[in-house]
Amino acid sequence: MIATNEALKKVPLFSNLSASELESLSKEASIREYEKNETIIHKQDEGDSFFSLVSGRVKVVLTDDEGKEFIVGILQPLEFFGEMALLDGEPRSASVVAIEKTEVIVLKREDFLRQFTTNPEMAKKVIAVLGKRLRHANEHIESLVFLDVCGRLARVLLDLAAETGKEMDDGIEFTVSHSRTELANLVGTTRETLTRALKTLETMSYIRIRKNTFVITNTTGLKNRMY
Amino acid sequence: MIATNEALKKVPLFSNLSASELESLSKEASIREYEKNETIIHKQDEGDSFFSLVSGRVKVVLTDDEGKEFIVGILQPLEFFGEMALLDGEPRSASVVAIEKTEVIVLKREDFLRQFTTNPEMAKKVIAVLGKRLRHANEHIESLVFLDVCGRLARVLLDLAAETGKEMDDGIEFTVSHSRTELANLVGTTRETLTRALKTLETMSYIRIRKNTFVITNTTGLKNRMY
DNA sequence: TCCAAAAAGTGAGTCCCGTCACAGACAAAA
DNA sequence: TTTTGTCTGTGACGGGACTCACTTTTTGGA
Repeated sequence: MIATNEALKKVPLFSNLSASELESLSKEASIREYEKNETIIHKQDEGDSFFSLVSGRVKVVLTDDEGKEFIVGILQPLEFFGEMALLDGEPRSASVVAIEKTEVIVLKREDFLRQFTTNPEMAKKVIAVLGKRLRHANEHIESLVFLDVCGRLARVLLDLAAETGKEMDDGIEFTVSHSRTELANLVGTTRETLTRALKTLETMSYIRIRKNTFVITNTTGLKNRMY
Repeated sequence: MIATNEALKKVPLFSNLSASELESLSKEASIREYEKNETIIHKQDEGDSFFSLVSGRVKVVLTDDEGKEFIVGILQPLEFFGEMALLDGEPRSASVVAIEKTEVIVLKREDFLRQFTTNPEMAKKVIAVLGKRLRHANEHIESLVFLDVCGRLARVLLDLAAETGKEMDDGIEFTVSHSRTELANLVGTTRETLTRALKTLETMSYIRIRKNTFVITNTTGLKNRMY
């Protein structure tokens, strides 16, 4: 486990803070660890904490009362979450769950908001991130309203490829670090239907699959499948 | 058509600006009028303007290439839009269309951003609004993933009732100022399916409909229909 | 008041996809 | 190796909702 001030220093959101501000902030901050599948934020919780991801990965999920889930985002180290409920006082609108062993810095509501008022630059960064998430949410809505499962899957695969894919001689190759069930939750369908959609895309020679290694062999084909 | 400075003065977003700031801002601002069904912002436009609604109403819509549309929000006077593309430089992620004769104040990118940097309070307000919209977007995603048409319709009706409904002796009464097609676009379905869903809810005695006057006679029933 | 055009309701047919049930495949533990 | 449990693939089935075609109602202009 690393020191809070070391961890805070690396977070882009806080890069405009002075050394002394960082120092005082780190005194209030604590670091928590979560195991894989442990829930960090429950939907409906009162929001009194701000989180910044140090190591590991988390998923932001919407769930219904029968345990079905939809993954709206996956966050990497240095990204933050939990800010929304702090800013408007409403209860959490989504849950956050660790998808691997994860360390987070936790700030109390007041400590976070204090920095926030004295640092206009920080406000701008928060706005930029919220804007990006809102855009992303709109894309999700678009997918769900206008596309069938294959189309949504195509979009998810292209996203994954854009993030971690490597250009090979026969296409863009990337490794999917999700189970099929999780991939289904990312697309917004069931595991069974996802399996079939993958096969459909493979039959059409848009992608090639071996275990968790995917190759997009026909990018334009996949993109057209989105509309 | 009213004067820009008068119009600006009323906008909550700008209430922290000094008189002189408002004055200089109003010199750069202009007022535009749009007829019903006129498009104010096209998705994919480059964003170089900020809009504040003076009179009328607009809808924020996602559209596919065949003209199908989904309404993600309806804005009233004093609310603003067009800020996202200004803040992160990405193209517009949704279109905005007047649903009645509408007047808007238009600010140029730089004029808006300038106020923005000198007024930390304004940043906070923008963040609050973005947060609210993100919450709303998450609720939309939830609806689309977990609910059937009747459930989504129930949610939309409850929202409309909460906004404009009046308590009557036999339930909450409200007037729907949308065509059935628009209501369908609000729910995320087709006009035909919407008709049937309305009839279903009416048969179950959750609502009563006469033309565009709806009465929710069984609120808890409707709410349960959402899950 | 009448008529044309738009909006709304209805019926039939189709298909996507969710559900259920089960069979392999794979990994970790005994 | 065997065992056990989890993950994944496959088949069959049913239902919700979209599409298309048509009728009925409403609207608003002449």
